[in-house]
Parts: sequence; structure tokens; C-alpha cells
Amino acid sequence: MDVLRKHIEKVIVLTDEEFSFVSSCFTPQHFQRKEYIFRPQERVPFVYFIVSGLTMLVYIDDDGNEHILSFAMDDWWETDFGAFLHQRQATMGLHCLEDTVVLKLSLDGYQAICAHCPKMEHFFLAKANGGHIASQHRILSFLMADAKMRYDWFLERYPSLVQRISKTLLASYLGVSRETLSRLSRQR
Amino acid sequence: MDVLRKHIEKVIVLTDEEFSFVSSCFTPQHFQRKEYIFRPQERVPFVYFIVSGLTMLVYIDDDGNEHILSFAMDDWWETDFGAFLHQRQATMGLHCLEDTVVLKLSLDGYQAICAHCPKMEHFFLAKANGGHIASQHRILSFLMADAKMRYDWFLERYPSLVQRISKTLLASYLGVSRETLSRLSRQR
DNA sequence: GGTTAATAGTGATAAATATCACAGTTTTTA
DNA sequence: TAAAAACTGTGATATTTATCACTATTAACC
Repeated sequence: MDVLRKHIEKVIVLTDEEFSFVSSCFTPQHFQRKEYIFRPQERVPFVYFIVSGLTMLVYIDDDGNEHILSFAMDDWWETDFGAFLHQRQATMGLHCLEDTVVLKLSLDGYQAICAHCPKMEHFFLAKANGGHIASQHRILSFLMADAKMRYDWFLERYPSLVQRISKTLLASYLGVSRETLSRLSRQR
Repeated sequence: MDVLRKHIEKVIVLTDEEFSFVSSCFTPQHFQRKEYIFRPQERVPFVYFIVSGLTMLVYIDDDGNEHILSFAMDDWWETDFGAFLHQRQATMGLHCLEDTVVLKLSLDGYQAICAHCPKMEHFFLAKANGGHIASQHRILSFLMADAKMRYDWFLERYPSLVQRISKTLLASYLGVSRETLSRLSRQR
């Protein structure tokens, strides 16, 4: 819970009482490597604050191929936001790449927090905007750069992540075939 | 202003007083076709609610090539969110493709609205999440589909927009060369 | 500890897409 | 309304990337 408070207080300041209420809405949970936090078609009752570990948000297409929307690690919020906010079936799955500890928050808890402590709505808004901005950067990378540049940018931006994921997964994230990525990483 | 109220009330309900305060924070402005609402490197003091017309959010790379992050028309909110929220220089430009009427809202106005009427923070959060979800769809389109499929999806999803933009711009939005798009649109 | 599964590299080839060059058309603007 | 600019289509060719096939290596699991 300490991690959560530090995380929130990068954006807004909370009194002890406020944080005590906020934290009472979260439930910790542990997942193992290779477990799914949720799968496509399932309900998504929670948004997850990732305390430790590593997950990926994946979309599975009609041919069964996995496409990686994002990796999420320490200090990130993740869920299928469309499904969570509208209480619908997931279109994506959230898959653990390492043993992962999360703090989960239900939609009711989320609304209780916003009602009880309006500052938190500001915090969530800041996070949502951050997510939007990050997505725009990724879109730009597809518009501007070829596979090699996208790979180089990823190395620059997430040097620590590169150590923790396979080339196969990185290729999928970057939108190139495994083989092409292998050839790119050689020529440097 | 009527348009704005209808737009907001798709998400939350406002009393007359509340809406009167909200609308007092907005200023209408008219732009002509080909004008820039803001350019890269400029300050971005406002977020823009587009009442009518058509704009595109563009990033200009080191070689001077324009890349289109999004088209925005009636009922959309647009700005360089990173620059607006942190009051920094724009990394993108907002360019009018048609004569465009906007309602602009400053960061102060935005914060006044949130302070005076907390429900509105919920509204803005819903919009931010909507933007995030839309971006994720676009990312998926790059991961899953080739140029032809992205083109077909665009036709399906935005049939009315297709009539209003040149193929050159559409190609740029889809991340393919003008020539390739021309050949794709022939083979169908 | 031995078997199975996942990961990684690489050659050969096919497919998708970009680039260059040019011509015809439409739209803008002075 | 004439000239300039922007848009569009298309051929020829080069480049990028995917796919298939195979091998080697490493990690996971009973």
C-alpha cells in the first residue's frame, strides 16, 4: 500500500484519512507467471495497479495470433478500459510474464473513491491522459519509422524491459515478424 | 453552446446553473480552411471542442514530413494534450481542413469547471478514456492489418469522412504511400 | 536428468510496399 | 480567367518485410 501512496502523491497530496479510505477500496492479489489476470470474453471487474512483476495486454485475432498492446510493470495501471468502464466482456487478455502482485480496484470502489475524494478524480484523469499520450507516441512510431527505427527507439526508451522479455514478444509488440527482428538486432 | 450542452449530457446531467457556469468558461472562435489553430513549438493555452468543420492533428518530423495523428470533426475534443496539460510547447500542430468553429477552454477554465462542478471531472475522464481506447484500436490496426485492411476498416468506420479528405491525406493517416493507396482503392 | 517446449538464428524465396518518374485532372488563387 | 498548385493514377524498379524450412540452443517440467 505504501507504493500506492507514493505513486498517487506524485500527482496529488492526500491526508492520512483520505489515503486510508482510498486504500481500503483496493485488494491485493498475487498471480503467477503465465497466469491470465483476465482473458478475452471474460468480465473485467477491476482495474489493476501493478506493484511488482510484469504483464502484457494482448488482443487475440480470429486466427489465434496474439498482438501485444502494451507491457505493464511496476507503477502502471492496466485493464481493458473499455470493458471495465462499461462492464462488458473483455476484448483483450491480461497475461503475466512474471509473478505479479497487483492492487485491484472495482468499479464500485473506483466510484466510491471519486465521490469521497474528488481530488482522486483528478489523479485518474491525469493517468488516463498519460495513457492517451503514450498511445499517440506509439501510433507515431508506426507512421514515421520502419521496423529498425521502432526497435532502436524501444531499446532507448525501455532499456530495462528489453532484458525481461523474449525477442519473440518484442517482435510482436513492434509489429514485425520474429525473423525480421532477429536480422535487425544483428545489423548493429 | 447548445451543441456543447447536448454533447455533455450524453454522459452526465447538468442543471441550468451548472451549465451556465460551464459554458461561461468557453470562448467561441472561427478558423478558416488552411489556418493553423496552433503550430508545433507554440504554446497551447486551450483545449478545443469542435462545433463544426474538420481539423487534423499533425506531427512534423525532422525531414518536414507531416504525419496525421487524428482527424477531428463535430463533437470531438482536440488539442496537444501533453502540451496543454503541462503548459509546454506543442509537439504537434492543429490544422484546419475546412472552415472550423470551435469552443476553446483554457487550463484555468478547465480547472475552474472541475472545482465548481465535480461531475464535469467525470465527464472529462470519460472523454480521456474514450481517446485512449480509440488510440488502442489504431495501434491494433497497425499490428494486425496490412494497408488494404486498414483502408477497408477506415471506409467502414468513417464513411462520411472519406468524402471530405483527399487520398493523399488518407494515405498519410493510414501510414502508406499515396501511390500504394491509389492502387489499393482500385482493386475493389 | 532426460524429455518436451519455447526461443533464437539464418538461408531462400515470395509478397507487400516505397520510391521515382511522368502525365492528366481538378482546385486554388492571384 | 489564366497560371500555379495540389491531387490522382500508373508504370518500372528497388527496398523492406513476411513466410517457410531447418537447425541449434536454452529453459521448463515431470
